Amino acid sequence: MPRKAARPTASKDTQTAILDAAEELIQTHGSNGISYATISERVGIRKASIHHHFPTKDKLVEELVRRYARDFLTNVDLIVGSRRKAPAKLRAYIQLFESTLEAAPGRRLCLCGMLGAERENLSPQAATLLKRFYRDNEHRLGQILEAGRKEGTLEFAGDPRTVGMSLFSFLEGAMIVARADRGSRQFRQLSDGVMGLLAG
Amino acid sequence: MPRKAARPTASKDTQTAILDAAEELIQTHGSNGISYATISERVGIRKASIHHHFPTKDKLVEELVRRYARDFLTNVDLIVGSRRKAPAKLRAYIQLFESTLEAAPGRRLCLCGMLGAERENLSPQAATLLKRFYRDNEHRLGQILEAGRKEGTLEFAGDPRTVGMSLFSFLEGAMIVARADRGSRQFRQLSDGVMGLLAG
DNA sequence: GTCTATAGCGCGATAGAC
DNA sequence: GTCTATCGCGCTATAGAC
Repeated sequence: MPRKAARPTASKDTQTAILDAAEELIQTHGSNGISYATISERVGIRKASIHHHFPTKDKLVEELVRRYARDFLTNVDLIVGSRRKAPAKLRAYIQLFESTLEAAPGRRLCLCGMLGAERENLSPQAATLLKRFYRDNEHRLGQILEAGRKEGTLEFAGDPRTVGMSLFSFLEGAMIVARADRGSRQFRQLSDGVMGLLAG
Repeated sequence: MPRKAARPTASKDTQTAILDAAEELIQTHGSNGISYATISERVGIRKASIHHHFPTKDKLVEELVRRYARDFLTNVDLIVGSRRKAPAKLRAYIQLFESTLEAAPGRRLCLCGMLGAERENLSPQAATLLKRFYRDNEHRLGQILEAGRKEGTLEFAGDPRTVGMSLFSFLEGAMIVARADRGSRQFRQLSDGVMGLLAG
């Protein structure tokens, strides 16, 4: 029985370190704003070693979106499945974005908001994953909104799914606009106001 | 009296052609997604000729933001100063964004929404111009919203300027999200819904 | 699995002829 | 004002030693 782990496990940490560094760098500078050199400096390995784990930049970005979407939606599902009322769920959901903007170092955007701006330069696979992330979020927001209106804690006109799509678009846009000015303070001010519009 | 124009006038058209091409390319691919070579192909001149008009890429981007902000805000001021009621003004304002998304070729983002995502790679001057564009738009939206509430055609809770900032953020975000999916149709669906939330 | 070294190309920018 | 030519550098990606 091997003491720790024998074969393919040692690389797992390096892969994760590469993804972590790439994620933060792309959330800040965009995928067109960084290079293998940028990542390698951050991780402390050579460019060629990154190619060993992720043969092309496109594959790296695709894996990044997959991981980000999986982790993010896991958190969203925890919120959706919790026993709180709709307004509290909405606030918790919005907090996911706010904490991203506050994450050190600097002001990070949602990975998929950033990549949405760069969409025309992405691989077709990455573009598909991106669209799926948007739809998954819009769907879950629609669920929260619909339940809130039914239980009487939220008040708004129109289709919940459409309002959910609008709320999601607002959050992605607010991260970009707030980063250029007063940061997470501005983001919180705006999202509190929007919560007010939906709660009546 | 010279028949047409003697000295510094012939270049004006080339400068404009460069700015036009750069604008469309950056709205689509981002400033990190294009190069002097990309622009030169589109305009039909050589890279070196672009450097004659805009010595560095930073200066080109700065001039682009200046021109875009000037033209866009001129259109906004025409809307603000018109005799229509607030809901019609709001619709006209939103139409400015929708027509950008519809502009051929392809789906263009707001230049300043795109550059907002790339903000951390911009020159300090460009970043300042960007922030000013955001604030100018938010200010004018606040005016429209406040007037609408006073005249009784709009109904919403909270500070009009804050709601204006939120609406602006929504529009920037909706362009990005809609481009990844159903385009201007989706954008119109969402913005119509938001208009409904503000009109009661 | 990580390294050095390098291929092959595109980048922003400049020099200098016309 | 536009061109050709080129510099110096950074990029993605690969080959091959260890």
